[in-house]
Amino acid sequence: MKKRLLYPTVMVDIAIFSVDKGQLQVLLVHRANEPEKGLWALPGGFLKPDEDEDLEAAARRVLFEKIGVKTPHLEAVCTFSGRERDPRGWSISALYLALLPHELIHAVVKAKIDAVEWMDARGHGLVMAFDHEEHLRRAIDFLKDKVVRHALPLHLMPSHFTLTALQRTCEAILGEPLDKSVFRRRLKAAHEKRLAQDPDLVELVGMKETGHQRPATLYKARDGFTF
Amino acid sequence: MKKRLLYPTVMVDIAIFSVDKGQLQVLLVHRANEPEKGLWALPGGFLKPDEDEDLEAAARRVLFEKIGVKTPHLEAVCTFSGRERDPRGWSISALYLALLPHELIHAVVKAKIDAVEWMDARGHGLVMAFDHEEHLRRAIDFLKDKVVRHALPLHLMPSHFTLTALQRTCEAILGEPLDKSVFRRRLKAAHEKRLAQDPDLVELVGMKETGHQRPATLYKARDGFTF
DNA sequence: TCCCTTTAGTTGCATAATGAAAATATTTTA
DNA sequence: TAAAATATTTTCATTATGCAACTAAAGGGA
Repeated sequence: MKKRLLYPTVMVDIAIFSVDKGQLQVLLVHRANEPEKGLWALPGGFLKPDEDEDLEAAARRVLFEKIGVKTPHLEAVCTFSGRERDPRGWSISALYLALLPHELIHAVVKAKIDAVEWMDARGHGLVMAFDHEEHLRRAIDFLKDKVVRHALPLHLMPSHFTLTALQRTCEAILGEPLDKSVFRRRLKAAHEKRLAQDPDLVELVGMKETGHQRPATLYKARDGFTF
Repeated sequence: MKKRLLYPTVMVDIAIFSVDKGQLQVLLVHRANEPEKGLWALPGGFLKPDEDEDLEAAARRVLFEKIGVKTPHLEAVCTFSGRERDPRGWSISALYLALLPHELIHAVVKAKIDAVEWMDARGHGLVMAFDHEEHLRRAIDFLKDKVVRHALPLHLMPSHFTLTALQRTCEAILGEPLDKSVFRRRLKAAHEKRLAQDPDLVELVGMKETGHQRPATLYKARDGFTF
């Protein structure tokens, strides 16, 4: 007779992205233990109800334990569930999206047991553990969707950035080139709309870049300017 | 000393919508038992891992047990979690969106214990149990979002419907009037785009309505035409 | 110094989408 | 037969889009 299940296993998995050299990168963990030993997976861990206030807190804890990063930005994507998705039995996985600013790409701690590696978020061509290929696909879609809706991926940018750099980051996320003039027109329009509503909490024009050719204007996001 | 928690309680809650008399309606349950006795809540229930294949199956089961409806359309919205959201302790609630076609509005079974009622999804002015006010808000946003992205709420329509009726349903979801000509132009454009891709799986023009004034053309969704 | 190259940022223009209102079309009812 | 009601299309001024060309501001080499 089948064992009667009372509780599912609950875990969080995190798709943490960065953009480097015009490519969208995701951090993957090489699994050193069973199950799915030897495959690459999104960093994840089990919920600890006595430690974690909620699932987002669990994601934050796991991220810190695994790669030593206190993420500035974390967002729920969706959850996966079922009897078959993990060989250990009925489980729920809450998937979170994390964004790492460009400055911190090299700050991720190599875990003791598992190898951790930045990979091209699209064509890395790896077979992934569990249902993590679908996790990754959903996380990328989620991120693309935000950019399509004109949400700026500020959490991926350094604190001061040029409009061209911002455009390159959007392009890396969308996987396709954008038109310069359209990009800037839309930014200006959105900026003016915000200014009309709240004349304070908007991006701030900054100084000039020190550069090789014509220097670009540097921008920074105002405190409280959300993604 | 605090009891050490190993597992959270896992439940599903369902925001099931219909549109009647130009208003977006949601089905609420009047709680007859503690906790939150006497308050109105979204229909919900506990996950049964030995019965349910996954969370969506749990939602389907709960929906059938509580109101006797086998929903044609069910979709995950998001999940809520934490130590405090349910007075019984650490819990996870997976929120599902369900859509009931207009014909079945009156087919919902009145549960034995709990009173079940269609309420105006917006201004019903009720204090709801647990964090269900936020659940409802998120479910409405999710639904609005689909319509804004030009997904047709076909699952709320009867099998044959006029374009005006479809527009009224969209308006009920969005909570604002739409322009007649824009609505139809966009439908036509989307239809032609689909026709170009797959000349079969598209809506089908039907016969004429038998009506009071000028009869409107009746449309029906082709099999396999998804929301 | 004077071009040339490179990247930043703007402008012009043909085409398409939008929103509001007016014009037509097809019924039933008075 | 005219009026009322609803369906469906058209018109048109305004705005957004995509693309390409243009101007601007540096550095570097002759």
